[in-house]
Amino acid sequence: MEKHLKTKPDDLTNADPQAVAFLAKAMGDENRLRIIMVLAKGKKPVSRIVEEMGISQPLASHHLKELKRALLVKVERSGPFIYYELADHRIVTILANLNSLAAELLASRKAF
Amino acid sequence: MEKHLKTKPDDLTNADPQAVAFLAKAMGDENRLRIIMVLAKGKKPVSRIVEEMGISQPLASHHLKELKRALLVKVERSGPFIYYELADHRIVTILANLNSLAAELLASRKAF
DNA sequence: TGTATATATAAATATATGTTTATGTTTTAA
DNA sequence: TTAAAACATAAACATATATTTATATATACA
Repeated sequence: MEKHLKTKPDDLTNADPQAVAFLAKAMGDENRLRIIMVLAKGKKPVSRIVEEMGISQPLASHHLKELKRALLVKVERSGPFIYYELADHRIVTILANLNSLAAELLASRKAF
Repeated sequence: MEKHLKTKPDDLTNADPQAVAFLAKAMGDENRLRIIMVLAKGKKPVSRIVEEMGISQPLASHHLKELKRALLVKVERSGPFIYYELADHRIVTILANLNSLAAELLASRKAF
């Protein structure tokens, strides 16, 4: 049987650092992360994201554009509203794991 | 029984966006990611990281400092060598998952 | 003690990124 | 067809970050 390139659950050997860095960078902003947290609860129009987060509408639009560029969200128009939703539920799983890790790393030391 | 704050494997509701963003940002650079990939294979001195990656020594030092600031690596001196190693193996697991996700997101579209 | 090796730090620079303010575009409905 | 609502875009600015080049520090060893 031929060797293939499927990466094992725990192996980084054949990872694509450029692709991973691109995704990580997109998640590496507090406002974008909060948008993801809001969208983790379901598809929403920009106005509701703005409302729930308490940021300006252009700032929300800017970060939504970044998230879209990173393929992390899907966009859909319905009348005057533009709905955003997470592109994949694994985004939530991965970030939940990252949150656990952060909590434990922080527990060891005092602060970042 | 009292409610506690332990976050479920898949829930982002009580995540700390600042902490998560801080970790994600630390992983959101291609060179730092490549350092992590190198360290995933074991503890190594700076000179070996430099050698395996083909980057300058000051650049490696700079990024190692960032990784240390993010608590992602542990540092240990032995003679003239300074060894770096990953602070937690879950870093590898999380990044492997992120890599799988990136691969699938990219498979759907053409490019980032 | 002096020299070479391993690594860190500093200075300088370029580029990228986040935020605000102002304005444009699309849709709906009167 | 005009006005209002929802959203995007652009301009301007400030700040952060990556990289290179030069230099400092620390350890080992002759």
